[in-house]
Amino acid sequence: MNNARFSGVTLNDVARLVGVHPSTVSRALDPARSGLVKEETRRRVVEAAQRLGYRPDMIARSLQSGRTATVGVVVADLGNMFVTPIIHGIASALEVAGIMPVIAETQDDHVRFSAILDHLLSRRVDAIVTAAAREADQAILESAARIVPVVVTGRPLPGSSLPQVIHDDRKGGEMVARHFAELGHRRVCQLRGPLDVGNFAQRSEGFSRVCRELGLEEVVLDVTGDRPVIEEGERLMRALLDQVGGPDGLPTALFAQNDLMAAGALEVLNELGVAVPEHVSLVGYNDLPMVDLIDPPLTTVRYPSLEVGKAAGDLVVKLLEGERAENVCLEPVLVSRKSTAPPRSTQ
Amino acid sequence: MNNARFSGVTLNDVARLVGVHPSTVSRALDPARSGLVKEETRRRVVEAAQRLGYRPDMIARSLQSGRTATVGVVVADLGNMFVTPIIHGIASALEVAGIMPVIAETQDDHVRFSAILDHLLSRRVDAIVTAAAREADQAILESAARIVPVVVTGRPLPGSSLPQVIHDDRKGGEMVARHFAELGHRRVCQLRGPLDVGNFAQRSEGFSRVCRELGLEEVVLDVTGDRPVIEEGERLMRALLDQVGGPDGLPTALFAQNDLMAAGALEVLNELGVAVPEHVSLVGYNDLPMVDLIDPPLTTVRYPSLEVGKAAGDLVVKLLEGERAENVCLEPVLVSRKSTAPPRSTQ
DNA sequence: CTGTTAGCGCTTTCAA
DNA sequence: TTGAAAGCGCTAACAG
Repeated sequence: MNNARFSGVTLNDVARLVGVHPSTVSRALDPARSGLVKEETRRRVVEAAQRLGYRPDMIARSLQSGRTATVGVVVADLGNMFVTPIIHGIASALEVAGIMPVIAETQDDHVRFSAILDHLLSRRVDAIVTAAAREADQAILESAARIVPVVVTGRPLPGSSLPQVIHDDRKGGEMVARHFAELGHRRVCQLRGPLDVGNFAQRSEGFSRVCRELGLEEVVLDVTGDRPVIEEGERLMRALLDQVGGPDGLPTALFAQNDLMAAGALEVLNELGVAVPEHVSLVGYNDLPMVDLIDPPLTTVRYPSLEVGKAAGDLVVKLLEGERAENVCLEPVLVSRKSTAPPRSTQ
Repeated sequence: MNNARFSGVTLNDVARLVGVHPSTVSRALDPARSGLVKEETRRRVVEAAQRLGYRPDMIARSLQSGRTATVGVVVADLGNMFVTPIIHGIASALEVAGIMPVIAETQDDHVRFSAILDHLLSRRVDAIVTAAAREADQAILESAARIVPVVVTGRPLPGSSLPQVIHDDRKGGEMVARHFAELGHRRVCQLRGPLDVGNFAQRSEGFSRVCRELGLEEVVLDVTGDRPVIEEGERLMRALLDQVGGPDGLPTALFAQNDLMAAGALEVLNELGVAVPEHVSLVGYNDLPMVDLIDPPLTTVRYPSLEVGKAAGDLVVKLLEGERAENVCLEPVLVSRKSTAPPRSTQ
């Protein structure tokens, strides 16, 4: 009477047609239990179901079983090309288990994040994967984790004991600093992303540590990017130029903490006619598609997003099957292209 | 006894604590019906709910109401940078209505597509948005549409009467041909994507029609791309070089039907030392982020994916609210950059 | 091998 | 203003 269930064929309808009890139909149609049913009945049931166009109602099944075969996937910003492959990886790992991702976007807002977690739990997702965690979100994530498994991926959450599938950002930062040192650079600088996002904090740390170790002078730009996007790269680049008094005061090598910010920085440099890599070397992070085609082809650190996503998805599936969680940390790879070269003084 | 409902606070628990009947709690907590409840009871209920950490079970609610507040979003390939903004747009439009997208990937496989539709209907999504439609999928989509609203977006489905939110690919193709003609090109060629995907078929049509109209010679490459990706662009470019007997036989202008294929073509051309745009002009389609940074900055047609997605999401919401569907068709814009120039003969 | 019964958590009549 | 009862579609436990 209330809602119009359009395709409204239920177990009862099938049962009536075949002349058996609904639970017999339920058994006959469930591969795991169809053995309990006489072969002939099973056949008749299957046939009737087919004929009526019966489609199981997973909502009803979920209510009964407590499982929805859905996993909440929380990302900060779907527009960020870095998260797409993560989602892709998660989705493909979930798919083999018959699980579908339900997606939500925090927009990097803590309050929204909290509302999203609540909403997802309300929907009774079987687990949550988040690639949106910032430092401040740790508590709400851990509290959600008391209800369903929560897997942290993409952005590390250093202090937390939640299962994590990430990438060694610290080592990535170190590699960049070493790369600069090997090319002969002595005065370098980072264009940093928001430091309450684990990736950027760790890249910073790794980079700075190696600078100290190898005696490189790190010019510290006191502003950091609010969001890891092209525009922020431009803004930081301009800020740096201000701080050092123009192109000639620039360090000889710049580490933009992601490719988008590197692209922004590059635009500003192009605009001012500052040659890359002749005047300054520039390195990005992530190895987004097509950064090998920009001019100059960007030296960057490859972030294996797809693999990270897949591993996160696999981990969730395991967790749901009751197996133990084992954190995963994938290795960065420095991809050396044409945007880095020896410093201008030695040329 | 069966499943462990971890956060297991139900309406009953709240009711018991307050000392009222569950249906009273239900009413008190539903803003739409809380007027039916004495203010004081309402307050006590809300307080108790809060204290117990009550969270409504949307699954149970869905079973009862027939609505899940989810929409199935079907895409061909999450790895394709072109679909991401569409999903983004859809998600943000759905969000204001409290609806969450459930995502599935066809991998451009008709059988998978069919299985996905079935699965989504099983989950009782309130509607389906597809950005994955190929010609062959029309029938199954229309049959799904007899059960829930189905909106076609991203990839047009020309023959269908389903509501569509798309972009004028035909006009986009025409614009490219005109652009070539205006620059003085007389001999041109398309690197085409799969023609059973509406976008590519229509771009082809538009382009060829204008060529005929303006008397341009269109070299027809008989192979088309299987998928709109970089590698296929490379393959088609090589095939074309074969067909015309090397770089010197090349038309003076090439229309790769998307940016990724353009990037692939460009790689082959670079490899052979064929200068763009001096020897051949090259145009892509979509205006992906960063194509303005490649060398040379790519002339392309802007596809407003985000807006398309948003419009599709808005349309779904309207449909679910019982309003009428109005198709949407957004306009292409030619973005002229450095990869196109007058033909080599006239320089 | 199959039917019966109960119930997942909620909303929705209908009464009181 | 609140309570009682029924039921959304399915599965699980227990009989038979």
